[in-house]
Amino acid sequence: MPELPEVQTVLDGVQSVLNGRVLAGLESYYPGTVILDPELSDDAFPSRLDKATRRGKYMLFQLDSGVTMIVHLRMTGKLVYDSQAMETHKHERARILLEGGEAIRFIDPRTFGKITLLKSENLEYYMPKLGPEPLSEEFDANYLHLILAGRSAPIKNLLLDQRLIAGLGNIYVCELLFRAKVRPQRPGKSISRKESRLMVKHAKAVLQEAIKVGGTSISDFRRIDDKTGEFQNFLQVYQQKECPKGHALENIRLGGRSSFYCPVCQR
DNA sequence: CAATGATCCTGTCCGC
DNA sequence: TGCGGACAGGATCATT
Repeated sequence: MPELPEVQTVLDGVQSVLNGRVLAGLESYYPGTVILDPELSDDAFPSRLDKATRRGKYMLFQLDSGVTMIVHLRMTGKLVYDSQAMETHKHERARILLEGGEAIRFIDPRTFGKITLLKSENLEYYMPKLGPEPLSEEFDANYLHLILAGRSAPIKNLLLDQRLIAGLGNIYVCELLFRAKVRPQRPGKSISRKESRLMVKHAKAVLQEAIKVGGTSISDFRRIDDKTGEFQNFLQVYQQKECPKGHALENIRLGGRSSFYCPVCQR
C-alpha cells in the first residue's frame, strides 16, 4: 500500500492522535510482527511521544522513556485509531495501547508489516542503510546521475532500490517516469544528464502533489481517521488503460512488479 | 559488487 | 458456485 506520501499521511494522523496522550503498552497478536530489542528497558511504558519522524517508508516514534518505536507498513499494513478498542479485528497483528481503553490497531492481512521497539540509542543498528530522501536537496540531478552511472539494471528497478533513494514505490516510480518521458526498462547507464534532471524534478513534484491530497487509495489504503487519499484520481499511467493523450499503455514486468508506461510518450 | 529470482502471507479477481 | 492461477503498493535473502 504505502509509499512515501501514504506513510507521511499516516504519520501525520498518528502524530495528532498521540499528541498529549500517554502510551500504555504494545500488544502483539501475530508471531513476528512485533520485534523487541533485547536491550529494551522494562520501563518503556507508560510514556509520551517526544517526536514522530519519517525516514523513507519507515515511521519513527521517539518516546520520552528513551525508547523508539519503528513502524513499517510494508504492503498491507494500516494503523487505525479506536477510542474504545475491544475485540481484536480479524487481521489485527498488534495494538498500541493508550490510556483509558483507547488504542491504535495495526491491521495487516499479509503480515509483512513490522513494529520494532528498541532502546533509542540502538536505532542505527535497527535501521537499514537508506539513500537520501527524494524531497531533500541531497536528491538532485547530480546525485541521480552518479548512482546510475555504469548500472545496467532497468531505471525502474534502480529507483525502487531503497539503498539508493528512500521512499519511492511502484506507483510513484511509474508516474514520475511517465512525466519525465523515460521508459522503465531503460538501463540506468543510458539515462542522460538532462533526463536525470527531469526525473528528479518530477519525482519531487509527484510526491508533493500526492502528499497534499493525502496519498493514493488503491484498494483499501486509509488514513488513521479512515478517510481515503485522493491521488488515485490523478494517476496518469499506474493501473490505467491509456495515457492522458489517449495512447494505449503497456504493462510489462520488471523485477517482478507490473510497470505501466506509454510506448509513444516515453523513450 | 551487481543483477535476478524466490520468498514471506492472505485476499481478491478473472477465466473456465 | 467452485476451482486454479495470477496478481497485489515491500523488503530481504540466496544464487548466479
